Amino acid sequence: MRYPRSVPRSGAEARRRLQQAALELYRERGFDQTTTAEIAARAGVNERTFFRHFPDKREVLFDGESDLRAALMQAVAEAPEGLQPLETLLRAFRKVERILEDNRPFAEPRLQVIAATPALRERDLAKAAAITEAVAEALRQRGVTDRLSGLAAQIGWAAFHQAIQAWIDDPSQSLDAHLLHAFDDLRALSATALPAQ
Amino acid sequence: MRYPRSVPRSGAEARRRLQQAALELYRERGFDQTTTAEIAARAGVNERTFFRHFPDKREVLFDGESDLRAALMQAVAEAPEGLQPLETLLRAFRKVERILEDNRPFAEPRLQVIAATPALRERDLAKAAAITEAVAEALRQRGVTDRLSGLAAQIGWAAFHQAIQAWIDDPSQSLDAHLLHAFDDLRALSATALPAQ
DNA sequence: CCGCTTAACGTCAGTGACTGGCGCTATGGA
DNA sequence: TCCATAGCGCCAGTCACTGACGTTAAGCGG
Repeated sequence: MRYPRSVPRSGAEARRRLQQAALELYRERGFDQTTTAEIAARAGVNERTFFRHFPDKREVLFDGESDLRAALMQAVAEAPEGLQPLETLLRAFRKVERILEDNRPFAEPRLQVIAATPALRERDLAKAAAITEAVAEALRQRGVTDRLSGLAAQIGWAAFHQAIQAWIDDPSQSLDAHLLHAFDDLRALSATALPAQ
Repeated sequence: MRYPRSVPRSGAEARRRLQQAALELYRERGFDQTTTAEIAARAGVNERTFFRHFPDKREVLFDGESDLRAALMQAVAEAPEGLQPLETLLRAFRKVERILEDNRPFAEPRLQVIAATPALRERDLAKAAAITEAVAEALRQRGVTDRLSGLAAQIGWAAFHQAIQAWIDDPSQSLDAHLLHAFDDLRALSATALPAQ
Protein backbone atom coordinates (compact mmCIF):
# COMPACT_ATOMS: atom_id res chain seq x y z
CA MET A 1 0.00 0.00 0.00
CA ARG A 2 1.45 3.28 -1.09
CA TYR A 3 1.30 6.39 1.03
CA PRO A 4 -0.56 9.29 -0.56
CA ARG A 5 1.61 12.15 -1.64
CA SER A 6 -1.20 14.68 -1.68
CA VAL A 7 -1.38 15.17 2.06
CA PRO A 8 1.59 17.06 3.45
CA ARG A 9 3.09 15.35 6.48
CA SER A 10 3.85 18.54 8.33
CA GLY A 11 2.17 17.69 11.61
CA ALA A 12 0.55 20.96 12.52
CA GLU A 13 -1.21 20.76 9.19
CA ALA A 14 -2.92 17.46 9.95
CA ARG A 15 -3.81 18.77 13.38
CA ARG A 16 -5.65 21.74 11.96
CA ARG A 17 -7.43 19.61 9.41
CA LEU A 18 -8.58 17.29 12.16
CA GLN A 19 -9.99 20.15 14.21
CA GLN A 20 -11.78 21.54 11.20
CA ALA A 21 -13.18 18.16 10.17
CA ALA A 22 -14.34 17.41 13.71
CA LEU A 23 -16.15 20.72 14.08
CA GLU A 24 -17.86 20.25 10.73
CA LEU A 25 -18.98 16.71 11.47
CA TYR A 26 -20.13 17.51 14.98
CA ARG A 27 -22.31 20.20 13.50
CA GLU A 28 -23.62 18.11 10.62
CA ARG A 29 -24.47 14.86 12.41
CA GLY A 30 -23.98 15.67 16.05
CA PHE A 31 -21.17 14.64 18.34
CA ASP A 32 -22.53 11.21 19.25
CA GLN A 33 -23.28 10.29 15.65
CA THR A 34 -19.77 10.92 14.35
CA THR A 35 -16.97 8.43 14.81
CA THR A 36 -13.33 9.27 15.15
CA ALA A 37 -12.72 7.24 12.00
CA GLU A 38 -15.00 9.60 10.08
CA ILE A 39 -13.16 12.64 11.38
CA ALA A 40 -9.85 11.14 10.38
CA ALA A 41 -11.18 10.21 6.95
CA ARG A 42 -12.38 13.74 6.25
CA ALA A 43 -9.05 15.09 7.42
CA GLY A 44 -7.27 12.67 5.10
CA VAL A 45 -5.41 10.81 7.81
CA ASN A 46 -5.65 7.56 9.69
CA GLU A 47 -7.78 7.18 12.80
CA ARG A 48 -4.69 6.45 14.83
CA THR A 49 -3.29 9.83 13.88
CA PHE A 50 -6.31 11.50 15.42
CA PHE A 51 -5.39 10.06 18.81
CA ARG A 52 -1.80 11.09 18.37
CA HIS A 53 -2.86 14.71 18.17
CA PHE A 54 -5.74 14.64 20.67
CA PRO A 55 -6.18 12.45 23.73
CA ASP A 56 -9.86 11.91 23.07
CA LYS A 57 -12.82 12.75 20.90
CA ARG A 58 -13.75 15.85 22.91
CA GLU A 59 -10.41 17.47 23.29
CA VAL A 60 -10.22 18.22 19.58
CA LEU A 61 -12.51 21.20 20.20
CA PHE A 62 -10.57 22.58 23.17
CA ASP A 63 -7.27 23.60 21.81
CA GLY A 64 -6.99 27.28 22.64
CA GLU A 65 -7.73 26.80 26.30
CA SER A 66 -4.12 26.71 27.41
CA ASP A 67 -3.40 29.91 25.52
CA LEU A 68 -6.28 31.70 27.19
CA ARG A 69 -5.19 30.41 30.57
CA ALA A 70 -1.63 31.53 30.08
CA ALA A 71 -2.72 34.95 28.87
CA LEU A 72 -5.03 35.37 31.83
CA MET A 73 -2.38 34.38 34.35
CA GLN A 74 0.06 36.81 32.83
CA ALA A 75 -2.50 39.59 32.77
CA VAL A 76 -3.28 39.01 36.43
CA ALA A 77 0.37 38.95 37.33
CA GLU A 78 1.09 42.16 35.44
CA ALA A 79 -1.80 44.15 36.90
CA PRO A 80 -0.73 47.15 38.97
CA GLU A 81 -0.40 46.62 42.68
CA GLY A 82 -2.93 47.78 45.19
CA LEU A 83 -5.95 46.61 43.27
CA GLN A 84 -8.67 44.60 44.91
CA PRO A 85 -9.11 41.03 43.61
CA LEU A 86 -12.16 41.73 41.44
CA GLU A 87 -10.59 44.91 40.09
CA THR A 88 -7.56 42.90 39.12
CA LEU A 89 -9.70 40.34 37.36
CA LEU A 90 -11.70 42.86 35.37
CA ARG A 91 -8.48 44.39 34.08
CA ALA A 92 -7.13 40.96 33.22
CA PHE A 93 -10.28 39.95 31.37
CA ARG A 94 -10.27 43.13 29.36
CA LYS A 95 -6.70 42.40 28.32
CA VAL A 96 -7.48 38.98 26.88
CA GLU A 97 -10.66 39.94 25.08
CA ARG A 98 -8.76 40.18 21.82
CA ILE A 99 -7.95 36.47 21.91
CA LEU A 100 -11.64 35.67 21.81
CA GLU A 101 -12.59 38.41 19.39
CA ASP A 102 -10.02 37.23 16.86
CA ASN A 103 -11.32 33.70 17.11
CA ARG A 104 -14.94 34.58 16.80
CA PRO A 105 -15.63 32.88 13.42
CA PHE A 106 -14.34 29.67 14.88
CA ALA A 107 -15.65 30.21 18.41
CA GLU A 108 -19.26 30.75 17.49
CA PRO A 109 -20.10 27.40 15.86
CA ARG A 110 -17.87 25.76 18.41
CA LEU A 111 -19.88 27.13 21.33
CA GLN A 112 -23.04 26.11 19.55
CA VAL A 113 -21.95 22.49 19.33
CA ILE A 114 -20.72 22.49 22.90
CA ALA A 115 -24.02 23.85 24.17
CA ALA A 116 -25.91 21.12 22.35
CA THR A 117 -23.75 18.22 23.55
CA PRO A 118 -23.69 17.15 27.21
CA ALA A 119 -20.36 15.38 26.85
CA LEU A 120 -18.78 18.53 25.44
CA ARG A 121 -20.35 20.71 28.08
CA GLU A 122 -18.70 18.57 30.72
CA ARG A 123 -15.33 19.08 29.13
CA ASP A 124 -16.00 22.78 28.78
CA LEU A 125 -16.79 23.03 32.47
CA ALA A 126 -13.59 21.17 33.27
CA LYS A 127 -11.59 23.61 31.19
CA ALA A 128 -13.27 26.54 32.89
CA ALA A 129 -12.46 25.02 36.26
CA ALA A 130 -8.83 24.63 35.26
CA ILE A 131 -8.68 28.26 34.19
CA THR A 132 -10.30 29.56 37.36
CA GLU A 133 -7.90 27.47 39.39
CA ALA A 134 -4.98 29.00 37.51
CA VAL A 135 -6.43 32.48 37.99
CA ALA A 136 -6.86 31.78 41.70
CA GLU A 137 -3.21 30.76 41.87
CA ALA A 138 -2.20 33.95 40.10
CA LEU A 139 -4.20 35.93 42.65
CA ARG A 140 -2.49 34.10 45.48
CA GLN A 141 0.88 35.10 44.11
CA ARG A 142 -0.31 38.68 44.38
CA GLY A 143 -0.94 38.16 48.07
CA VAL A 144 -4.65 37.40 48.02
CA THR A 145 -5.76 35.07 50.79
CA ASP A 146 -6.26 31.37 50.09
CA ARG A 147 -9.88 31.72 51.09
CA LEU A 148 -10.60 34.70 48.88
CA SER A 149 -8.60 33.73 45.82
CA GLY A 150 -10.78 30.78 44.89
CA LEU A 151 -14.03 32.63 45.39
CA ALA A 152 -12.83 35.72 43.54
CA ALA A 153 -11.65 33.66 40.59
CA GLN A 154 -14.98 31.86 40.33
CA ILE A 155 -17.01 35.03 40.65
CA GLY A 156 -14.91 36.82 38.09
CA TRP A 157 -15.06 33.91 35.69
CA ALA A 158 -18.82 33.67 36.08
CA ALA A 159 -19.12 37.28 35.00
CA PHE A 160 -16.65 36.77 32.14
CA HIS A 161 -18.52 33.72 30.95
CA GLN A 162 -21.85 35.50 31.08
CA ALA A 163 -20.32 38.29 29.03
CA ILE A 164 -19.10 35.83 26.41
CA GLN A 165 -22.51 34.23 26.15
CA ALA A 166 -24.22 37.58 25.80
CA TRP A 167 -21.66 38.57 23.19
CA ILE A 168 -22.41 35.44 21.16
CA ASP A 169 -26.14 36.03 21.40
CA ASP A 170 -25.89 39.74 20.66
CA PRO A 171 -22.89 40.61 18.50
CA SER A 172 -24.04 44.19 18.04
CA GLN A 173 -22.27 45.11 21.26
CA SER A 174 -18.56 44.56 21.76
CA LEU A 175 -17.34 41.89 24.11
CA ASP A 176 -15.86 44.66 26.20
CA ALA A 177 -19.26 46.29 26.61
CA HIS A 178 -20.80 43.03 27.63
CA LEU A 179 -18.01 42.45 30.10
CA LEU A 180 -18.51 45.82 31.75
CA HIS A 181 -22.21 45.12 31.87
CA ALA A 182 -21.62 41.79 33.58
CA PHE A 183 -19.46 43.43 36.21
CA ASP A 184 -22.24 45.96 36.67
CA ASP A 185 -24.49 43.04 37.48
CA LEU A 186 -21.96 41.78 39.98
CA ARG A 187 -22.05 45.15 41.63
CA ALA A 188 -25.82 45.15 41.65
CA LEU A 189 -25.87 41.78 43.36
CA SER A 190 -23.49 42.62 46.15
CA ALA A 191 -24.36 46.26 46.56
CA THR A 192 -27.96 45.61 47.52
CA ALA A 193 -27.39 43.40 50.47
CA LEU A 194 -25.29 40.57 51.69
CA PRO A 195 -26.84 39.05 54.76
CA ALA A 196 -25.08 39.85 58.00
CA GLN A 197 -25.27 36.56 59.85
CA MET B 1 -27.77 -22.27 34.14
CA ARG B 2 -29.83 -21.67 37.24
CA TYR B 3 -30.41 -18.19 38.64
CA PRO B 4 -28.93 -17.71 42.09
CA ARG B 5 -31.46 -17.44 44.86
CA SER B 6 -29.07 -15.75 47.27
CA VAL B 7 -29.37 -12.31 45.71
CA PRO B 8 -32.76 -10.73 46.27
CA ARG B 9 -34.28 -9.39 43.08
CA SER B 10 -35.67 -6.29 44.67
CA GLY B 11 -34.11 -3.75 42.35
CA ALA B 12 -33.23 -1.04 44.80
CA GLU B 13 -31.17 -3.62 46.62
CA ALA B 14 -28.94 -4.38 43.65
CA ARG B 15 -28.67 -0.68 42.99
CA ARG B 16 -27.27 0.02 46.44
CA ARG B 17 -24.90 -2.91 46.23
CA LEU B 18 -23.59 -1.57 42.92
CA GLN B 19 -22.97 1.87 44.37
CA GLN B 20 -21.19 0.40 47.37
CA ALA B 21 -19.07 -1.92 45.24
CA ALA B 22 -18.15 0.87 42.85
CA LEU B 23 -17.06 3.22 45.61
CA GLU B 24 -14.96 0.49 47.20
CA LEU B 25 -13.26 -0.50 43.99
CA TYR B 26 -12.63 3.07 42.89
CA ARG B 27 -10.88 3.63 46.20
CA GLU B 28 -8.92 0.38 46.12
CA ARG B 29 -7.64 0.35 42.55
CA GLY B 30 -8.62 3.73 41.21
CA PHE B 31 -11.40 4.58 38.78
CA ASP B 32 -9.49 3.82 35.59
CA GLN B 33 -8.24 0.48 36.85
CA THR B 34 -11.65 -0.95 37.68
CA THR B 35 -13.95 -2.36 35.05
CA THR B 36 -17.71 -2.33 35.16
CA ALA B 37 -17.59 -6.12 35.09
CA GLU B 38 -15.64 -6.09 38.35
CA ILE B 39 -18.15 -3.77 39.98
CA ALA B 40 -21.00 -5.99 38.90
CA ALA B 41 -19.19 -9.10 40.12
CA ARG B 42 -18.63 -7.64 43.58
CA ALA B 43 -22.26 -6.58 43.70
CA GLY B 44 -23.28 -10.11 42.74
CA VAL B 45 -25.02 -9.14 39.50
CA ASN B 46 -24.34 -9.20 35.80
CA GLU B 47 -22.46 -6.42 34.06
CA ARG B 48 -25.58 -5.66 32.02
CA THR B 49 -27.48 -4.97 35.19
CA PHE B 50 -25.00 -2.27 36.08
CA PHE B 51 -25.97 -0.35 32.97
CA ARG B 52 -29.64 -0.87 33.66
CA HIS B 53 -29.27 1.04 36.90
CA PHE B 54 -26.70 3.64 35.83
CA PRO B 55 -26.16 5.14 32.40
CA ASP B 56 -22.38 5.03 32.70
CA LYS B 57 -19.45 4.19 34.90
CA ARG B 58 -19.34 7.64 36.51
CA GLU B 59 -22.96 8.15 37.31
CA VAL B 60 -22.92 5.40 39.91
CA LEU B 61 -21.30 7.89 42.31
CA PHE B 62 -23.77 10.72 41.65
CA ASP B 63 -27.07 9.48 42.89
CA GLY B 64 -28.13 12.01 45.50
CA GLU B 65 -27.67 14.97 43.20
CA SER B 66 -31.30 15.17 42.14
CA ASP B 67 -32.43 15.09 45.77
CA LEU B 68 -30.15 17.97 46.64
CA ARG B 69 -31.30 19.91 43.62
CA ALA B 70 -34.96 19.40 44.42
CA ALA B 71 -34.44 20.36 48.05
CA LEU B 72 -32.57 23.50 47.04
CA MET B 73 -35.22 24.57 44.57
CA GLN B 74 -37.92 24.09 47.15
CA ALA B 75 -35.96 25.96 49.78
CA VAL B 76 -35.46 28.87 47.40
CA ALA B 77 -39.12 28.87 46.47
CA GLU B 78 -40.24 28.84 50.09
CA ALA B 79 -37.97 31.64 51.24
CA PRO B 80 -39.81 34.71 52.53
CA GLU B 81 -40.44 37.46 50.03
CA GLY B 82 -38.48 40.65 49.90
CA LEU B 83 -35.10 39.03 50.31
CA GLN B 84 -32.22 39.88 48.03
CA PRO B 85 -30.94 37.03 45.82
CA LEU B 86 -27.90 36.18 47.89
CA GLU B 87 -29.89 36.40 51.09
CA THR B 88 -32.35 33.96 49.61
CA LEU B 89 -29.57 31.58 48.68
CA LEU B 90 -27.91 31.63 52.06
CA ARG B 91 -31.22 30.72 53.70
CA ALA B 92 -31.76 27.95 51.17
CA PHE B 93 -28.29 26.50 51.65
CA ARG B 94 -28.72 26.47 55.41
CA LYS B 95 -31.93 24.53 54.99
CA VAL B 96 -30.36 21.73 53.00
CA GLU B 97 -27.26 21.35 55.13
CA ARG B 98 -28.81 18.38 56.89
CA ILE B 99 -28.88 16.38 53.67
CA LEU B 100 -25.13 16.60 53.45
CA GLU B 101 -24.49 16.17 57.15
CA ASP B 102 -26.50 12.97 57.26
CA ASN B 103 -24.59 11.59 54.30
CA ARG B 104 -21.18 12.48 55.57
CA PRO B 105 -19.85 8.90 56.08
CA PHE B 106 -20.62 8.20 52.46
CA ALA B 107 -19.82 11.66 51.14
CA GLU B 108 -16.30 11.86 52.49
CA PRO B 109 -14.68 8.92 50.67
CA ARG B 110 -16.78 9.77 47.67
CA LEU B 111 -15.39 13.29 47.45
CA GLN B 112 -11.92 11.89 47.92
CA VAL B 113 -12.27 9.61 44.91
CA ILE B 114 -13.81 12.38 42.83
CA ALA B 115 -11.00 14.77 43.65
CA ALA B 116 -8.45 12.20 42.56
CA THR B 117 -10.10 11.29 39.24
CA PRO B 118 -10.34 13.77 36.37
CA ALA B 119 -13.21 11.94 34.71
CA LEU B 120 -15.22 12.07 37.93
CA ARG B 121 -14.36 15.71 38.50
CA GLU B 122 -15.85 16.50 35.13
CA ARG B 123 -19.08 14.79 36.03
CA ASP B 124 -19.08 16.55 39.39
CA LEU B 125 -18.75 19.90 37.68
CA ALA B 126 -21.60 19.01 35.35
CA LYS B 127 -23.81 18.14 38.31
CA ALA B 128 -22.91 21.39 40.00
CA ALA B 129 -23.76 23.28 36.83
CA ALA B 130 -27.12 21.54 36.65
CA ILE B 131 -27.85 22.48 40.24
CA THR B 132 -26.86 26.11 39.78
CA GLU B 133 -29.02 26.26 36.67
CA ALA B 134 -31.96 24.93 38.65
CA VAL B 135 -31.29 27.41 41.44
CA ALA B 136 -31.13 30.21 38.91
CA GLU B 137 -34.50 29.11 37.56
CA ALA B 138 -35.92 29.10 41.07
CA LEU B 139 -34.64 32.63 41.55
CA ARG B 140 -36.24 33.70 38.31
CA GLN B 141 -39.58 32.43 39.53
CA ARG B 142 -39.15 34.73 42.49
CA GLY B 143 -38.83 37.64 40.12
CA VAL B 144 -35.07 37.95 39.91
CA THR B 145 -33.84 39.27 36.58
CA ASP B 146 -32.55 36.87 33.96
CA ARG B 147 -29.19 38.58 34.05
CA LEU B 148 -28.83 38.43 37.82
CA SER B 149 -30.26 34.99 38.48
CA GLY B 150 -27.46 33.10 36.75
CA LEU B 151 -24.71 35.12 38.38
CA ALA B 152 -26.29 34.95 41.80
CA ALA B 153 -26.71 31.19 41.57
CA GLN B 154 -23.10 30.70 40.57
CA ILE B 155 -21.76 33.00 43.26
CA GLY B 156 -23.89 31.37 45.91
CA TRP B 157 -22.92 27.89 44.82
CA ALA B 158 -19.25 28.84 44.79
CA ALA B 159 -19.55 29.86 48.42
CA PHE B 160 -21.55 26.75 49.29
CA HIS B 161 -19.00 24.53 47.58
CA GLN B 162 -16.13 26.21 49.37
CA ALA B 163 -17.95 25.64 52.65
CA ILE B 164 -18.38 21.95 51.88
CA GLN B 165 -14.71 21.55 51.06
CA ALA B 166 -13.67 23.35 54.22
CA TRP B 167 -16.08 21.17 56.19
CA ILE B 168 -14.54 18.00 54.76
CA ASP B 169 -11.04 19.22 55.54
CA ASP B 170 -11.94 20.49 58.99
CA PRO B 171 -14.80 18.56 60.57
CA SER B 172 -14.33 20.26 63.94
CA GLN B 173 -16.55 23.09 62.75
CA SER B 174 -20.10 22.50 61.63
CA LEU B 175 -21.04 22.84 58.00
CA ASP B 176 -23.24 25.73 59.02
CA ALA B 177 -20.28 27.58 60.52
CA HIS B 178 -18.24 27.02 57.39
CA LEU B 179 -21.12 28.26 55.28
CA LEU B 180 -21.46 31.48 57.24
CA HIS B 181 -17.72 31.90 57.00
CA ALA B 182 -17.83 31.50 53.23
CA PHE B 183 -20.53 34.13 52.92
CA ASP B 184 -18.37 36.36 55.08
CA ASP B 185 -15.68 35.95 52.46
CA LEU B 186 -18.18 36.89 49.79
CA ARG B 187 -18.92 40.05 51.70
CA ALA B 188 -15.23 40.79 52.06
CA LEU B 189 -14.72 40.46 48.35
CA SER B 190 -17.48 42.77 47.27
CA ALA B 191 -17.40 45.20 50.19
CA THR B 192 -13.88 46.38 49.46
CA ALA B 193 -14.34 47.58 45.97
CA LEU B 194 -15.93 46.74 42.71
CA PRO B 195 -14.43 48.81 39.94
CA ALA B 196 -16.65 51.56 38.62
CA GLN B 197 -15.94 51.41 34.93
C1' DC C 1 25.34 12.77 -3.22
C1' DC C 2 24.67 9.15 0.42
C1' DG C 3 23.55 6.94 4.70
C1' DC C 4 21.43 7.94 9.23
C1' DT C 5 18.42 9.70 12.55
C1' DT C 6 14.01 11.04 13.67
C1' DA C 7 9.28 12.83 13.41
C1' DA C 8 4.92 11.79 11.72
C1' DC C 9 2.13 8.44 9.95
C1' DG C 10 -0.16 3.65 8.69
C1' DT C 11 -1.55 -0.91 10.16
C1' DC C 12 -2.97 -4.41 13.27
C1' DA C 13 -4.62 -6.45 17.35
C1' DG C 14 -6.65 -5.87 21.60
C1' DT C 15 -9.27 -3.93 25.79
C1' DG C 16 -13.23 -2.04 27.78
C1' DA C 17 -17.43 1.00 27.96
C1' DC C 18 -21.84 0.82 26.39
C1' DT C 19 -26.19 -0.91 23.59
C1' DG C 20 -29.89 -3.77 21.53
C1' DG C 21 -32.14 -7.99 21.49
C1' DC C 22 -33.88 -12.01 23.47
C1' DG C 23 -35.05 -15.37 26.91
C1' DC C 24 -35.83 -16.48 31.86
C1' DT C 25 -38.04 -16.08 36.33
C1' DA C 26 -40.08 -14.38 40.38
C1' DT C 27 -43.74 -11.44 41.98
C1' DG C 28 -48.04 -9.19 42.49
C1' DG C 29 -52.54 -8.74 41.31
C1' DA C 30 -57.07 -10.17 38.35
C1' DT D 1 -54.64 -20.16 39.18
C1' DC D 2 -53.12 -17.53 35.43
C1' DC D 3 -50.79 -13.81 33.57
C1' DA D 4 -48.60 -9.31 32.93
C1' DT D 5 -44.54 -7.23 34.18
C1' DA D 6 -40.23 -5.95 36.38
C1' DG D 7 -35.74 -7.22 36.99
C1' DC D 8 -32.18 -9.92 35.48
C1' DG D 9 -28.79 -13.11 32.64
C1' DC D 10 -26.77 -13.84 28.26
C1' DC D 11 -24.99 -12.87 23.64
C1' DA D 12 -23.39 -10.18 19.90
C1' DG D 13 -22.01 -5.97 18.27
C1' DT D 14 -20.17 -0.96 17.92
C1' DC D 15 -16.90 2.33 19.03
C1' DA D 16 -13.45 4.97 21.81
C1' DC D 17 -8.91 4.36 22.89
C1' DT D 18 -4.09 1.96 23.41
C1' DG D 19 0.30 -0.53 22.52
C1' DA D 20 3.42 -2.39 19.32
C1' DC D 21 5.61 -2.44 15.09
C1' DG D 22 6.53 -1.28 10.30
C1' DT D 23 6.83 2.61 6.74
C1' DT D 24 7.88 6.99 4.75
C1' DA D 25 9.79 11.50 4.26
C1' DA D 26 12.67 15.27 5.66
C1' DG D 27 16.78 17.11 7.76
C1' DC D 28 21.68 16.56 8.66
C1' DG D 29 26.50 15.26 8.88
C1' DG D 30 29.80 13.17 6.11
